[in-house]
Amino acid sequence: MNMALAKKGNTQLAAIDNSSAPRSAGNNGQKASKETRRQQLIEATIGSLAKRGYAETTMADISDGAGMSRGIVNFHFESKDRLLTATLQFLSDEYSAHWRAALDKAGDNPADQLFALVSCDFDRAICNRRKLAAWCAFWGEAKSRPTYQALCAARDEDYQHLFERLCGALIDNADYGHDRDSTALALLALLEGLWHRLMMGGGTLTSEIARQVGLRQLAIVFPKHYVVTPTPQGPRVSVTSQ
Amino acid sequence: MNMALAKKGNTQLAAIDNSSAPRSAGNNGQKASKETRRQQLIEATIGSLAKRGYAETTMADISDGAGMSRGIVNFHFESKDRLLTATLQFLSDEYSAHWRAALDKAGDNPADQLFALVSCDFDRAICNRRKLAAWCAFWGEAKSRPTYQALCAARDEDYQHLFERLCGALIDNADYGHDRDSTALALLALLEGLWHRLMMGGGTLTSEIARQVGLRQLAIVFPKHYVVTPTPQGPRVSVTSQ
DNA sequence: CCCTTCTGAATGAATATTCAACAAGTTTTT
DNA sequence: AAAAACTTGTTGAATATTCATTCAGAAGGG
Repeated sequence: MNMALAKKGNTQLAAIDNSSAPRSAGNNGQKASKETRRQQLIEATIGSLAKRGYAETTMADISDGAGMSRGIVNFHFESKDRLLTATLQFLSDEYSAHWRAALDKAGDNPADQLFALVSCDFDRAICNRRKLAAWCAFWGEAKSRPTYQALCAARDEDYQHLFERLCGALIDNADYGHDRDSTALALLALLEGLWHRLMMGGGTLTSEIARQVGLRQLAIVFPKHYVVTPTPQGPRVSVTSQ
Repeated sequence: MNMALAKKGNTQLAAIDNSSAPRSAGNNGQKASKETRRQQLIEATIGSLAKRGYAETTMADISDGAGMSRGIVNFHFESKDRLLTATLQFLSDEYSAHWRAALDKAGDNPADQLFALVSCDFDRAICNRRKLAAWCAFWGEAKSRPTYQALCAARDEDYQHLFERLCGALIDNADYGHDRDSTALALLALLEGLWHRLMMGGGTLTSEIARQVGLRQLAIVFPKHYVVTPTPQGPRVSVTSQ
C-alpha cells in the first residue's frame, strides 16, 4: 500500500456566523445563542493571546475583539480565569478530536496510522499562528497553574500511549531493536519541538516544511516501513507499509 | 574511540554569597557590589518566574525573594521590563556558554561533538526546574514581545548552524542519504521538545531519562557512528566514532 | 559634608468585577 | 388581543484592588 503525501484541506474555522439563524435551532433557542456567544468569546480570547500574549491579555481586549461590551465575559463566564480555562479546554478538545479523526481515516495498519498522526499534527486547522501562539501562552503559565497543567496532561495521556503502541508494533514487526517507549517519546518530543520552532522561528519554517521534517524523521527511524522519495517540486515523502 | 556516558557534575549555581567580600574585588569596589546586586535580582526573577509564572510575577515578589526592599529593582534596573530582559539575556548567555564549553571539551571529531552537544543539553546547570520554567515563561511571551523574540532567535542562530554542519559531516562521512538540514532541524526540535516535556510531565520524566532518549535518537539517526549498549543499571549509551 | 546605595510609604495608572438600568423577547393576566 | 409581568441577554459607568514607579530621605563610608 503506497500513498503519496497530500495537503490536507483548509479546515480552518472561519468566523462564526449565525446572525441569520441564531434562535432557529430546534433547541431552546436561547441556549443555542448562549453557546454561540461563549464560542465567540473563546475565539476572541485566542486572538488576544496570539496578538498580545497571556500577560497582556485583558478583559477589554477580549470583549473589544469580540465586538461586545465590557461586562459580557462575566455574564457568560464567571471570571477571566474561567474564560481562559474554557479556552484551553477548547483547544485541547479540538486537538484530540483532530488526531482521532485522522487515526480513524488511516485504516488498521500501524505504519499508516503513525504516518497519519505525524502528518495531521501540521494541518492548518490546528497548526496555525493563532492557535500555536495560544498554546504557547498557556504552556508558559502551566507550570504555576495546576488547572492548566492538568488540561495539558490530559491532552497528552492517550496520545502518548497510542504512540507507544504504534511504535511498539512497528519495532516488533521488523526487528528494529529500538526501545519502544524511548522511540515514542522522541517522536512526541520532535512534534512538540517543531511546533515550538514554528512559533519562534520568524518565517523561514512553515508548517509544510515542518511536516516534511517530521515525516522524514519517521522514515529515518523506521526505514523498513517508510521510503523517502524526493521529487522535483520539493521533497515529498511516500509511506510504504511492511 | 569509545567513551561511556557519564553524568556531568552538579554545576548548578548555588545562591550567590559574597556578603563577606563584596567590595574587596580590585575594581572600583562599588561597581562590583552593583553587579552582585544585579545578579541577585536576576536570580530572584528566575525564582519568581518558576514559582508564579510570568503573568503573576510582581516587583514585590522579586524584591522579597531577593530579601531586599521594594524600590531596589528600579534602582539597579530601570524598570521591570529591563529586569526581565536582562534575565532572559542572562539565561541566553549562560546557555550559549554552556554548549560552547561542552563543544570545546569534545575534541575535533564531529561525532563526539554532536554527542557532547546533545548530552550537555540536559546538564543540571542549565536543565533544572527553575530555569526550564523561566525559559518557558519567556517563550510564552516571546511571540508578542519583539525584544524576547530577538533574544531567543539569537540563542538559536549559531546553534542551528553548528548542528547543520555536524549533521552534514556525519551524513557525508557514512553516506546515510539523509537530508542535512532536515536532520539537523529534527534534532534541534527533539531537544526542545524534550525540554518542553520535562517541564510539563509531572515527575515521570527526569533529565537523565531525557538525555538517554536524546542520545538513543542520535544512535538511531546515525547508527554507523553511535552504538547503543544497554547495561544492568538502566540503559546507557556508548558512542563510537567512525 | 558629599556620594553611593538603599528604603518604604505615597502616587497614579491599569484593570477585573459589580451592578443598576436597559432592551427585547416570552409568558401570563385581563 | 392588549397589557402587564417576567426572563434572558446586554451594556457601560462605578468600584475596588493590584501593582509599577517615584521620591524624599536614611545609612554609612570616604
